[in-house]
Amino acid sequence: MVLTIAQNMIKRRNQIWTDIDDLMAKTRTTQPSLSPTLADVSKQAGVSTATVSRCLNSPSQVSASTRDRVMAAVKELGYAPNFGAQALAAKRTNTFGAIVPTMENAIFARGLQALQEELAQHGITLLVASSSYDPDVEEKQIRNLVARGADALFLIGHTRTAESYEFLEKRQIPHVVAWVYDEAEPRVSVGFDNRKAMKSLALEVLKQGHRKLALITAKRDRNDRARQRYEGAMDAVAEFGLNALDLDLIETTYSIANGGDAFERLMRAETPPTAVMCGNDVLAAGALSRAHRMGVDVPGDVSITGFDDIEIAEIVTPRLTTVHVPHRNMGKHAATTLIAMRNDPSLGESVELEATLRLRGSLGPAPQKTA
Amino acid sequence: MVLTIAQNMIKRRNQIWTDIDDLMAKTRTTQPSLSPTLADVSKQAGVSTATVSRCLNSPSQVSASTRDRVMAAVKELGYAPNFGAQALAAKRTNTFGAIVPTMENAIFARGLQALQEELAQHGITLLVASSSYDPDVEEKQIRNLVARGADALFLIGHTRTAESYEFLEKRQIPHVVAWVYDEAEPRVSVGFDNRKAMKSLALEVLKQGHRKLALITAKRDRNDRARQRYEGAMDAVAEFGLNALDLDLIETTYSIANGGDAFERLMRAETPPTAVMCGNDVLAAGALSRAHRMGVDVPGDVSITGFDDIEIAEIVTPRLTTVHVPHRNMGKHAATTLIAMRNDPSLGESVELEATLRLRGSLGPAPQKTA
DNA sequence: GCGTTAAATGTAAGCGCTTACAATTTTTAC
DNA sequence: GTAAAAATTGTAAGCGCTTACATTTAACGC
Repeated sequence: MVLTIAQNMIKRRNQIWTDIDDLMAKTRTTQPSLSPTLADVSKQAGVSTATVSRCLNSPSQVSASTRDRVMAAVKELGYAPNFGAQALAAKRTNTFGAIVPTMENAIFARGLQALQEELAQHGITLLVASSSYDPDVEEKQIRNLVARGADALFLIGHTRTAESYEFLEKRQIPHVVAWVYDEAEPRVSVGFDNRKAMKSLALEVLKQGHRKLALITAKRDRNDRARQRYEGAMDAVAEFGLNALDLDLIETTYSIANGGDAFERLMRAETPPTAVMCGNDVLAAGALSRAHRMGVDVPGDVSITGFDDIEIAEIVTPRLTTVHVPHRNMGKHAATTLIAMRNDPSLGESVELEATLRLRGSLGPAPQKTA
Repeated sequence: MVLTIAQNMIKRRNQIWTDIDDLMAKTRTTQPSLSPTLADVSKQAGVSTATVSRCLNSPSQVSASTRDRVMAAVKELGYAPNFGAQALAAKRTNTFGAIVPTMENAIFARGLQALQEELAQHGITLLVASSSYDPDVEEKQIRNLVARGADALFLIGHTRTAESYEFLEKRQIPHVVAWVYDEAEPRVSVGFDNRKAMKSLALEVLKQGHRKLALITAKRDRNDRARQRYEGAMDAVAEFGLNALDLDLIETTYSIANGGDAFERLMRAETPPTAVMCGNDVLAAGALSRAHRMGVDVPGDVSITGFDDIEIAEIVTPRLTTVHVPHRNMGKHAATTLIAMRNDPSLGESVELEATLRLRGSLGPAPQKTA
């Protein structure tokens, strides 16, 4: 009995509040609210907030007449749902995240583009962040994207902090690792065999008669692609019966200028290499441009190779011999894999794609010894 | 009297719920929650959620001892605040948004980088989206970023849909427009005078004796930078007493390939130009590379100029004569302006920065007529 | 007409956080 | 010692949305 009274009181209390709300709403109506909410729309359309929500998310559940009324109100008020509130209430965001080492050059641009296009087809928004090749920054970005509601993540390479992996595990965030494929790694990846690709490129160089090689690579400790590419080059060198001493090595950060500097250092050595292989096209473009400035002929005096086959490779002179990596394919496969994993985490499966050689003008036969 | 009973009932009801919550919490504790919440942390540390929140947001208000306890709990549970909830409750996000026409090439990369670095100094995160040079896409992206809580926006150029502007106005979103500066426009902008810059470049070309010019430009209807650059070229042409017929015009989309195609078309004409000016460096790089492939000498047979001075301009052969735009400066100024505007919308003020000529190898004297 | 089922709508709890306000504890001044 | 002021904590009301559940309305079969 008392309970009933109490319940009535609760109802009454709500009633009072509603009245006050109405009053305030009327006051407010004079100047429409800056960010209209569902409640504003529902008032305008004369329905409940639930109906408005349904109109927007599953229109089929709403009768045509009310739907029209609601949509009109939405348009008139310029309503746009608040993403945070939506995520909070629905516990899903239809947002994936991607973290790439850099956005300053085009290395990952095409892959991201393809990823994004594919996700967009499924109504998923992609949030992109960059780590500057720094695992600690990447860890922060991972947390950031997850806090922002990323349902799944697209990452580059296997090398990251233990904390990053712990976090992903703990939160059970579906993720794929792209740009690498390594059977030994249990993690789901969509990529290619960097080692194998670099090996076949190096073999090609060796076949041209080069015996004194150099490799300009990125810092290998934080970058497994660079590591694997280095190993691939070593594999080829070994296969030709040469040893590590026949391969000069410079570690630097990816950039045009650094590629140029490293190249110049190599060429000023006592016995300069006849072929300079670069860890990616950006370094190679830098090397090539420096060669011009130094008056060194490519490929007459020295051959230069790159890796990635980004646009730049085709516009430099001579065009760059490089390894074409399946940018768009990786993005696309990653998208489908991530979508599958979001729906059922066990569905993730690694795919190996092919990287193929692109033999172009920057690689030529080794010059005759004229010592 | 009844009121009192009712109130008691309400209290009691809440009490019961709390008990149930406790029970469930205890059950849950066996396997730590996937995404720990403030409540989890507060339980662990034996304080209220308010205290935890204060620990994280204004540590000075909390005694050192409890702070340590709370921080320990945070670490142990791997707590990370839910961004959406935070934004919802605090009504601010410390997030700005940027929408650029493209991320496929480096045109906006350095500007964004500078913007981001500057914002980071102030604890602000930057969300970046791209519009593919499509105003409708841009409008969607604007709404999207605002829904995600962007407190302020960084945009490129003045040309966008009326709806976009209405939306920005209605929501009173602070925003700056970069890459352009035009006194006539009331909107806050941080950029340079595209028209003036292109005019001075064109004058330089004309001074070299070129009288038959061509311009490869982006679609001008949706791109005010392209429009202004075109007008700048026309200004110069007029100043030399020439007319529009002396300036071949091709409109295309920014890309290496398109630049090449347009160039080829121009050169195959009956009276090909002796200088091809390009709306940006990407088009110019494409033109240059196509020139090589066609066996056309640059600058012997034809001069080529670009605009933007992105990295690519320095590594092609010959190096590209172009207009250096103040990428990093625009990003930096935009950041400070946006921050100021967030705090007080009236504080926004346009700044004009200088774009400067970079005369390099791709521009040479007009070839002697040998007709 | 009526009971039954299906379709449409409303009610209200709760997502994870911040913050005004209230309550408590500690410090300070005398 | 005590009262007053200051520092520290707790309480609880929302922020704008979704959705289970309850309620109302429409459609159907006979």
